[in-house]
Amino acid sequence: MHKTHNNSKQRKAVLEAIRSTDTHPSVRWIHEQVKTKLPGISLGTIYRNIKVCREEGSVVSVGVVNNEERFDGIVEPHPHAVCTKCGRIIDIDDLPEAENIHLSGFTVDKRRTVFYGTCVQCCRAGKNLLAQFGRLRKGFSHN
Amino acid sequence: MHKTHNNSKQRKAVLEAIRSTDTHPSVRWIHEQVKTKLPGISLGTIYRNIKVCREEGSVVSVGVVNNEERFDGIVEPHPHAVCTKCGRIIDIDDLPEAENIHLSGFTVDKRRTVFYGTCVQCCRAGKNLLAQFGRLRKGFSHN
DNA sequence: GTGCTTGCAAACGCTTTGCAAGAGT
DNA sequence: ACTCTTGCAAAGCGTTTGCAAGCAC
Repeated sequence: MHKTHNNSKQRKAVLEAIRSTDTHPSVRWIHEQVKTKLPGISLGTIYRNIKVCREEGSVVSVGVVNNEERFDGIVEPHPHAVCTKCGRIIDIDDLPEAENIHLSGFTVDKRRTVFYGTCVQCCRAGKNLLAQFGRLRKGFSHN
Repeated sequence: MHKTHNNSKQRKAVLEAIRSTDTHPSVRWIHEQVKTKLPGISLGTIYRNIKVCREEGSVVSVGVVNNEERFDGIVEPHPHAVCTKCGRIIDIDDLPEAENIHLSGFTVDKRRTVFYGTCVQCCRAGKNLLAQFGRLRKGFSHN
């Protein structure tokens, strides 16, 4: 049931790289970073290890910016600020209340709140059954 | 300066399709929907018209769910709920305060707030100059 | 005619995956 | 041995784009 993991040096390096920064890095950044320590590491290995880390809960995705998924080693949910010019993602730990904050110089254009969870239809349906089905690439049809 | 738009029937149909639903449709959905009225319309045209509509401000993106960008004809920012099982995106107009809401049956797992705007570095830099540069696909490097 | 728009198909870019070889226990 | 993991390369898939033809004014 519980998969035993080898905890290869590659996996450790990936997790370490993600935890070493607060820039919410992309796969490309992580790859470049890890390559300085393990020059031979391949992109596929980065992807696969990020996936494992996410399943383990040691890494979360903070969304897609400019076509690249961005990751965080701080897994506790917290607000972020995304610069629409350069793509920087900044942690916002002490959530300000006004719309027009200027947190450390960050000027807010718009604010988006997203709740993640389970909708009525999926709540009703058998959990495991629909869960698997719904996660299939082409399976779902958001109607 | 101000581009004159033809407002082709294709463009109208795309905008109409997006406005016809509250499901925050994907390109695929929009294409299928518009094809029932304009069977010959191509995917590229859907993409190009969505782009124009976004630049005009008549359509906004509400994010990427399961690899597909999702759009909204209601351009005023408002919170959304994303079902992690089936990918549904639901409008939340009356924002509840607690974490454990059960709005119309939607059970919240986690909540994410994202601010979009301009970071210090980009604020300092000349607006137009860096703005263009920063938006380039490969140009930026979120450090 | 001029400039915006379209359909088509090819290209792009990020991500995933099949496979045979390698590592860890 | 057995299982997990890796590097490589190819494939997948959503999205973008070059181009010649079409449309609207």
